[in-house]
Amino acid sequence: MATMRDVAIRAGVSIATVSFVVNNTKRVAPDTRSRIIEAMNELHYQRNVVARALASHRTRIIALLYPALDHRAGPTIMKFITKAASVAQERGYDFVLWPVSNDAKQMSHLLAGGLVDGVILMEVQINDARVDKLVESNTPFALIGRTHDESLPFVDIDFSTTLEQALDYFTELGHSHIAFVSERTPNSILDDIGPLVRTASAYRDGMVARGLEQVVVYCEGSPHDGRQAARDVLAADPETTAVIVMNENAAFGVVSGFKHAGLSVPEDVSVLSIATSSEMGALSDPILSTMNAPAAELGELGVAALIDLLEGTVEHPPHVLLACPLVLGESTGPAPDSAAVKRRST
Amino acid sequence: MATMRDVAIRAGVSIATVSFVVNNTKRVAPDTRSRIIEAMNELHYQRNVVARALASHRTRIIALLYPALDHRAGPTIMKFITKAASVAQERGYDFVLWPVSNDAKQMSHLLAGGLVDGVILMEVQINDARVDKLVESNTPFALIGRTHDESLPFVDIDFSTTLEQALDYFTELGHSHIAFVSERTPNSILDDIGPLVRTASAYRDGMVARGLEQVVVYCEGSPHDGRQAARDVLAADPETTAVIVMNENAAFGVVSGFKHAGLSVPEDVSVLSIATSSEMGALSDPILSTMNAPAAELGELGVAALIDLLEGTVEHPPHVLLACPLVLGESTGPAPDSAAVKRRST
DNA sequence: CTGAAAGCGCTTACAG
DNA sequence: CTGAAAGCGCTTACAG
Repeated sequence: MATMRDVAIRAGVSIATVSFVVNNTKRVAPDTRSRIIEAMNELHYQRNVVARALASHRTRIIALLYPALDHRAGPTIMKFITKAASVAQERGYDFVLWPVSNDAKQMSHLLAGGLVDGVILMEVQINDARVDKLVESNTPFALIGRTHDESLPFVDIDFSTTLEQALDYFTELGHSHIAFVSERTPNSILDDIGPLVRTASAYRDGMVARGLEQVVVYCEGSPHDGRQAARDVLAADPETTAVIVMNENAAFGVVSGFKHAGLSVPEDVSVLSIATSSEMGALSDPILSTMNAPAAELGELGVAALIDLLEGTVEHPPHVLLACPLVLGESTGPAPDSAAVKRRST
Repeated sequence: MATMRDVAIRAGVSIATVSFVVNNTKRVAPDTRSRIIEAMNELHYQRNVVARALASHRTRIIALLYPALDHRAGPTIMKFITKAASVAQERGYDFVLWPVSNDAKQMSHLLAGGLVDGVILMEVQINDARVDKLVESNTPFALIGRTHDESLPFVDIDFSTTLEQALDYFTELGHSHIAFVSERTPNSILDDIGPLVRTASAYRDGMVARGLEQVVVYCEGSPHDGRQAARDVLAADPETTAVIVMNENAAFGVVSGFKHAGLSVPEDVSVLSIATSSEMGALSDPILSTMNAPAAELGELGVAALIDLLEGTVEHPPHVLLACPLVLGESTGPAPDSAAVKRRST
């Protein structure tokens, strides 16, 4: 590997001057510059990013702390990553994913090394030890999601509005028995998963505001448990005609569960999966109507926020909320005739 | 941030000695060592990995070139990543994912910087420009998948055996009309996607060996196209009773397609999705029988191979093939009565 | 068992 | 517009 020194010698200049043209950081006489560029090409010079990082106190790498260990995956997160990576690249940063568990300790180890200039945190919890560590260690970061402290900069899904729009959609179609199926919060005392807490409370508020009766069923986030959830919904209210599901895996089971109970979707019951993607919805039969997480937008805004922070060009750290747009599939439709629904319960 | 120099001063030793205890790289007198450790704790010393990398010519980082830009995701790859990361950590390496397109040029840029000691490449194609670049640039690497040059070290799924076992499974259940649905190779001239090429040819060979008639249908890798594939299968052979699907997304559509054609799964037609995961299979109704990609094993072996290579402890670079174990779901069963099947075609 | 010193390949005031 | 030089925080022969 040729070094800057090799280039300097070949071009007959100092390494400082080479550095100036490599980084485009100072005015250099045109012919000097072209001699240097020629030398660089001849030697296939590539700057050593490690040395640059050490000298400049910046690595120009940002990391997404990637909770792969929780086995979250799917098209939604891929879109997020894709967009985040391309935005980072446009702004001159490398973007890496760091597969870590949601564990503050492991994270600290990684950050301490000075390998990255800043991090993007996702799956943020309402009380999140990682965020505390980040603040305390003075590491620049951007949050996809919010903690209880909403004064920190964040970019998040607007779960309240999303759920409100789901309710609007169903009530306008004539539904009045609308159930809510959500992934159970792992720790019922702490209620730490923001998206679950926020959607559930938006559902409750929205139903109260509409004078409708609430039916909330919690289940694990798997298709198998979704099937049980469908049975639970029918047990709680046999006249249910619409279900909002807050877990893309459970949604599949909810549809199956209704079918196995002898109901058809959407003729007897409509199912709407929220905070997911059309790609996931398409795996179901009937294809699910979905409210899609704005993954690309979150990726773009998150990376932009972090880089703004790093470069000190930020005026107001962002507090952005984006709702999930509704994309119709085959799993929702008008409320069935109420007499027929009543008959169901007998 | 405290540096090694700070620690050395506080402990009253040279920075060389501090380095020896930090890296456990040389014998140090017990009380000197404990003085140093105490100083490190008091100062919350964390080694600067960038400086270490520059001085030692090793970053102790390995990267997975992650084709996120192709929007591949899913539980399979998550398991791969999880296992790979933990194996790397056990052996003292950091493991990062580098979201890149399948593009040799972008890859070179990343490698040239000297940020990683070696890389793991996945979604390897039969003719893969990235592999050529890697060889040419002398970058240590491990392959998940194979190129045409099987003398390079690799870890891959044994597609031939997997398909052979799928055929065995079906013939033992009494099926004789077994179709194969595969994702189309994007470039039909080059036929560059190893898994698709290898499974297809194993299917052909296996059917010939059994004296059975081949039905091969290609489609895009989406549920929608899978539905069409089901129709195509029935058009090609109305007496089909079993289908092997080589694309986990299309498999959902194949099931739907049969159902929409008035056939039930598995009573009329069995569907087996290969090179996927049970988690994906569980999203379907009926739950798919699957042959599961050995993701964790691939992750473990791939990382181990790379680190062995980096540390020069390798005897024989690996050439490992692992078959996909069969996990029964609800979508396969014995061949239906042949008279009934015949009636179907009229 | 410990230390002085060179060196990794850059960046960046500073001087000219 | 260009260069000499210090410095980033480590590692690693080498000497003692």
